[in-house]
Amino acid sequence: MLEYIILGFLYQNSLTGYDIKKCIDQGVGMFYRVSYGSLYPLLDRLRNKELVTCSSEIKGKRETKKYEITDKGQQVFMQWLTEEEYENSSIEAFMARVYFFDLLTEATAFAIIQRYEAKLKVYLQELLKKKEKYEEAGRQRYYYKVSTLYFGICKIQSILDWCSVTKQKEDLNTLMKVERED
Amino acid sequence: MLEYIILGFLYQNSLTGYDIKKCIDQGVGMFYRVSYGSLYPLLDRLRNKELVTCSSEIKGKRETKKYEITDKGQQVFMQWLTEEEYENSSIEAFMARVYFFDLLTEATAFAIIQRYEAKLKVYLQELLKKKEKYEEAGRQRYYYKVSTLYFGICKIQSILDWCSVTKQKEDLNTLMKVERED
DNA sequence: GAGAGCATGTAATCAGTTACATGATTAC
DNA sequence: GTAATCATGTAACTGATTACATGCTCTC
Repeated sequence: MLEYIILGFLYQNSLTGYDIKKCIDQGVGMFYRVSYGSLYPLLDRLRNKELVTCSSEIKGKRETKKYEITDKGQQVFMQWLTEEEYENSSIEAFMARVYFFDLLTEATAFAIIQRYEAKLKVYLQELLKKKEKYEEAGRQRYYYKVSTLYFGICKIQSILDWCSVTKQKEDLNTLMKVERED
Repeated sequence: MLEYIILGFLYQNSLTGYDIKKCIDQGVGMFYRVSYGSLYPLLDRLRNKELVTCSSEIKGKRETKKYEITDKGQQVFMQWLTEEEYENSSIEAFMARVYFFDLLTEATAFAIIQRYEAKLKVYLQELLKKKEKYEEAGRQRYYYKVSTLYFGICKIQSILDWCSVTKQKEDLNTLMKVERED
């Protein structure tokens, strides 16, 4: 996962390890975190797989390493970005992919979001069924247990809203709730 | 994390490892998953720490092991459940805790949710600032990058809605969007 | 000259998965 | 009799964190 995100940031610019961490923190930090302890070994692995190259630059007394994506790396990244059977797709993993969708054609991005939306709708139905079961049983004693279920349902619904707006490249502000008092 | 969740399910009933997995899958499966490969070693560890005891029962030819929480285990669980400085609190971790809030007094549950809400509001303000920056820059080229930011904001807003409803033990159905056509 | 930020890395550890391995019991 | 489910576990591996270790460069 992180390997692909690194490739994604290298897709547009050559960066140092340090830069990459900053990009990840600021760009997809909501969905993924990295520590240097995992980043640098990962960069070595990417180099061994020939998905990136590395060139040392000496600025004054300090050596910095700039990483550049290779053609093979670009292919691997694009493959991941458009993969139909992207299985371990938690919403976080999905959003980390969407972050790079500006690199795709509109049609491709649309299709991927649509596929994800379809899967979510199935899942939402399951949750709604589960919720009904709980309500039948009329379990007032389990208020918080039920509330976590409601949370799950709301979450899916809000992702679905996001999908429908983003898919059409509508004005994202329609997602915001205006009537918010705090 | 999983250790506490296991203790939570044992808090009310003695269970086998197999049962615990079912409870986790069905109860907090939205937030956490377990495999047997992590569950059984974890149960051993809990036993070493004397947070659970284990008794073998022989049903016919099959040996089953029932796990029971100890007093110490109950204390450790309750400590976790009410901990003020619960740092690694992703929303998933938080919700996994809320799942067990029926074990708390209303006042305690209220206070914990309120604290979480306060933190989220600060975070939301940060995200809104970041969003404004993007808009100032008027980056139409980065539609999807911005859309993931909107997603983050919507997510936080929907958690805040959940907090305000749940905190007051209001009817959870008010969280549902009625005007939903699909 | 001090502190923030730039820059790279290792070692120990932790938390978890996947695949393997086995076999009993129940419901149809 | 067979398939689903009950039931427990190990071994190899993966992916990541935390703490440690070092030292330069820029800005005030």
